[in-house]
Amino acid sequence: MNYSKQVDLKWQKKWKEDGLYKFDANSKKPKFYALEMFSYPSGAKLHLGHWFNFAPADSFARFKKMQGYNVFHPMGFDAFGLPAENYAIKTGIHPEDSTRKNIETMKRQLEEMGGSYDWDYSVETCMPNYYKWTQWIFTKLYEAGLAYKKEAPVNWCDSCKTVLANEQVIDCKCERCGTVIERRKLAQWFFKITDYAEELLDCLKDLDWPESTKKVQTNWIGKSYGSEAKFKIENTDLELNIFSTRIDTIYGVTYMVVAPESDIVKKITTPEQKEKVEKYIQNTLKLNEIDRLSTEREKTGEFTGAYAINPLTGDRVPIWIADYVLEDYGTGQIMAVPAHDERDYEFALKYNLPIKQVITSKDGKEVKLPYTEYGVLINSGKYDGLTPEEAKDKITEELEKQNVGKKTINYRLKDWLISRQRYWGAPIPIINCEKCGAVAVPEKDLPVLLPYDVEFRPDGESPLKKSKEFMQCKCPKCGAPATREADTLDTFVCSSWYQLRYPDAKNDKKAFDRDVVNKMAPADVYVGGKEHAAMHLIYARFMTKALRDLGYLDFNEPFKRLVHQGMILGPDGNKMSKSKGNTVSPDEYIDKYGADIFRMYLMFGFDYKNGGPWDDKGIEAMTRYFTRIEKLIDSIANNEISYGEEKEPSMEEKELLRVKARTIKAMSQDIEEFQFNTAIARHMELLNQINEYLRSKNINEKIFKQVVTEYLILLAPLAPHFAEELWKNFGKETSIHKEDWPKLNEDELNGGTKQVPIQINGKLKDCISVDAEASNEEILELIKKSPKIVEAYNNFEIKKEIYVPGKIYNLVTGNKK
RNA sequence: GCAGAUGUGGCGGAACUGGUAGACGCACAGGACUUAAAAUCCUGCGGACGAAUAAUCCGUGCCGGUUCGAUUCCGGCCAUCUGCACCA
Repeated sequence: MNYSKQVDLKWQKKWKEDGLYKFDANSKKPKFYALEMFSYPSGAKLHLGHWFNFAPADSFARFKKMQGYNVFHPMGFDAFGLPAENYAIKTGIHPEDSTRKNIETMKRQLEEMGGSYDWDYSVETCMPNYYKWTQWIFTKLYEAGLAYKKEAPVNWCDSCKTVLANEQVIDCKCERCGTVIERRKLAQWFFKITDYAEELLDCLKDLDWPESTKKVQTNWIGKSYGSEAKFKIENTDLELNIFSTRIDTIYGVTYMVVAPESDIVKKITTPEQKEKVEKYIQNTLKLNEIDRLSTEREKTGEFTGAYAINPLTGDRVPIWIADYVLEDYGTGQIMAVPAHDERDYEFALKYNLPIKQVITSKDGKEVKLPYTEYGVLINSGKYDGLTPEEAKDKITEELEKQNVGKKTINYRLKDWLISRQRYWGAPIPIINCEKCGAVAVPEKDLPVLLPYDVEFRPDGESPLKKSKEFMQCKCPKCGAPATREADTLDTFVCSSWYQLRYPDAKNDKKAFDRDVVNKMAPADVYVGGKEHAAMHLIYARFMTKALRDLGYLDFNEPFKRLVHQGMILGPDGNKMSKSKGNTVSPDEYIDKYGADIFRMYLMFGFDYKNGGPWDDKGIEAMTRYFTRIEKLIDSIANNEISYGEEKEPSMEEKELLRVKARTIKAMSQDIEEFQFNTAIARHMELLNQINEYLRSKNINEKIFKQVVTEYLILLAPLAPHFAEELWKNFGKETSIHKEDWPKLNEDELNGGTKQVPIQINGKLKDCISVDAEASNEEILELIKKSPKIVEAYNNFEIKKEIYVPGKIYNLVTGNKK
């Protein structure tokens, strides 16, 4: 075989010289923005997962280009983040140095893959020319009230004296030293994503995204309808404001629960209970994470000594604190109805609290408590006999009338915590002034550069705090000495807007030009792993909407269509990981076989959307396929085929053209759907048909060469270097990648022969081959002549006859005659 | 616990809105070429009973239903994987 990595290199060089993949922003063709989730340069090299994501997606982009679109296909690097910092702590190599180096390597590898990227439109999020604009976006959100600061718990490892990211906490323990982590409260920055909860939910229905991913986002946002109700606290002018989705059970309230962290606890606790309550709160804060993670754990709580008054019944019920009530969901306060809630029931049993049933089954039968179904109300005064659905409305109306409650909607979605007590990230562009408070760094002073020379090893403080030079500054408002914010931004902030930067990646005056981004974005297709279903994809959607509302964009969603590739597992069926020792490196395969055989094998051997365990047996098969193609082209180039005289297309030619047309149709559909395995299968079938045709006596040169031409073009997006090489050998002088995708000829599709299956009682009995142009009547006539059918007609009563014209025939027989 | 996904030959995997189950390929077996091997080409290849390239039956995780016809639709299970996990 002649194809090898050398062929790849030759064409990569030529394409670069010719600027084949330069994007023409002024093209008149319709735009197509093909985007892949950019990679994180943590490891030194592209791994198999990158290849599986990028190579087929690149083939898709090439396919779109051949279909006549002006394809915009950029690539960049999500370069800030924890792994580089951890690597630095371990090895002493500065994150900036290792990241730079990794990016260079990965860029080279992406070129070796044959990626059709235009590197003039690349972004690297750790570069000042990028993070300047990440910071600028932060300041805009801050000015608009969408960024704010509040106290929030962080994961604290008391042994390492450092704050840990969630990824560094494994089983509630520090990843490095195994110490059980604690929760500590720090003032931290948030984005007000909850303002967009409703829109984020509502727009999902219009997106061409996998339903499962939409579902993940729907659950993540977690909208629920319910009511709030105020319970006065006895002997004070305070009240509890509870949220419930089952306000219909308000007559069954026997106690109240408040989240232990709530501020109100201190105000209501009676002196006799104070000691116990405080101890409980201490314990909660300490063991919070481990204990709360487990739903199995027995519920605990403590009585505050205070009582609340049920606004409808006037009942006096005790107020407890318990960690099964979460501070940040709903109002952090609940009315407990043990008869109709499993958690309340368990708690009531443990602490001997009364249980009052207010719902029973519709058929009046006794029910087992806790009864959480929708039956009918009892023991509820004038609401007895109503269904919970009716009672919810009526009771909420009553609460509203008395001004002690209302209908509300609650979301599980929490505001996005963006502060990180880390070095390797974009500094939060805030200056803290004693007089003016938190002041955003003005645009003219951006970027706030991340200092290179900083001690980033963990010792309990944000690394930037240790740089006096960095910290000391003047307040932009009043000029007084002030200090900088020492935290950096969550890397998800950097990756929430990169797709907007690509089209205008070199702009040093703005994050992006409004007209340019409105023309190019949103991305028409976005390809990446489904592990980003909740976080990244929701953050990017939020950012698009926020920037739209600030007047910088005219569209609502960043990614029109979303495709998730599957995951390639280790040969043992487990997720690849260095610790398991089951990783597979693509490099040796590329060196041995060349990029195209590897690309084609990845696409052919796995279902793109599912992935599967790695197995390289099929690579040899792909090599065989390449050899067969080369042989065909060589035999033409060497004039080894003797052609017959020109005449009307024979049956063989019609059949060849039909298979070719079917291949065009199927491959177009399959690549559009990212079903590369079947697209390649169809391509192989066409070669089988071409070889079959070559065995016939009279080869029609014109038809044959036309079919081979189209056959090669169909290969071009899938195996770009190989197809280019064959194209040259086939005698063509311009690049195959400038060719148009073959057009489907319906007449050809309907030529040749087709099979019509014949069934009796739904079971296949015969199959006849008919001229594809035959009329339905003619086909039916042929069917009726089939021996099986004749036999059935002679021997059985005929109950029914089903004929789907040109597709299938089914005869339903009755008794024997 | 809740939600979602998946389950088809020895293997990877096909099958459009219900219409020839197993495309394409791997592995395997037989044959051709060769002194021989490799490579290549041809043929076969779900299972059962057959000498059979005859006929029949069974077969898409399991049980049942709808239909002339079900991998596909419906109901109920089982298994595996992935999210979320006390969300009031």
